[in-house]
Amino acid sequence: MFKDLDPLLHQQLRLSVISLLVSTKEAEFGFLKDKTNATAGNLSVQLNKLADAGYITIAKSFRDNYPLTTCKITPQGITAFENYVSALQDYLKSK
Amino acid sequence: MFKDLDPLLHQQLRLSVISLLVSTKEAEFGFLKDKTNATAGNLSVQLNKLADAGYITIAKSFRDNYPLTTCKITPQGITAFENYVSALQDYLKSK
DNA sequence: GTAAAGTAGTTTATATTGTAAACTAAAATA
DNA sequence: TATTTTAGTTTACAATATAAACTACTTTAC
Repeated sequence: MFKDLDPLLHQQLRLSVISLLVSTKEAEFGFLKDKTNATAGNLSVQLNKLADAGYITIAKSFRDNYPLTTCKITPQGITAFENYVSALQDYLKSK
Repeated sequence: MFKDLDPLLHQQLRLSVISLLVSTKEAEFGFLKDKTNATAGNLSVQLNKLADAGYITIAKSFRDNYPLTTCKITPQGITAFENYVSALQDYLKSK
């Protein structure tokens, strides 16, 4: 009846991030922070969880002397998102 | 961009319960336990949270000498579910 | 040149939440 | 009358989430 929901994606901030990355493919820390209204600390933690799971990669560089963190979704991340969305459908139908 | 998701509904077991109750209107503890594969303890806790929030009512009676717990969704519960589903759409579109 | 303010994050301490295990209480069964 | 079963509830611990504090460096202003 109800399939288990991937606990990594069943969280508001991480789901927002993945949702954004699915369409943009790549995004900077500041962009994700703005779009999600997350605090930097929370975003940092959740990005690392997504990276640990292999759903995104995190690249660190510098731009104009400042550190720059760039995130990219992986094929596993895309698949996980698709599976999550599909599993969720059953919960939302209410039939 | 991303609306906040009702934290009471953004949890697998509670969402399953509400999803079931939206269509059945009324359901017994045992029925919910079977359909959701939850442990009795977990279900008991989560039902009480939904009741505290006014999303369901819990009626206690007896059937064949055994205690019987029956749950029913409230108008607030239905509204909350509808709002949750609508808010979630933005996360799932990935566009 | 150095003090203060700003950028871009990370770490950590605490609060919140989730859940399995232990428990209650009564009924059925052997 | 002891044991098992039904139908849950309570509680203690584990996992999760997040705000606040911190790191490390840069820019700006005096």
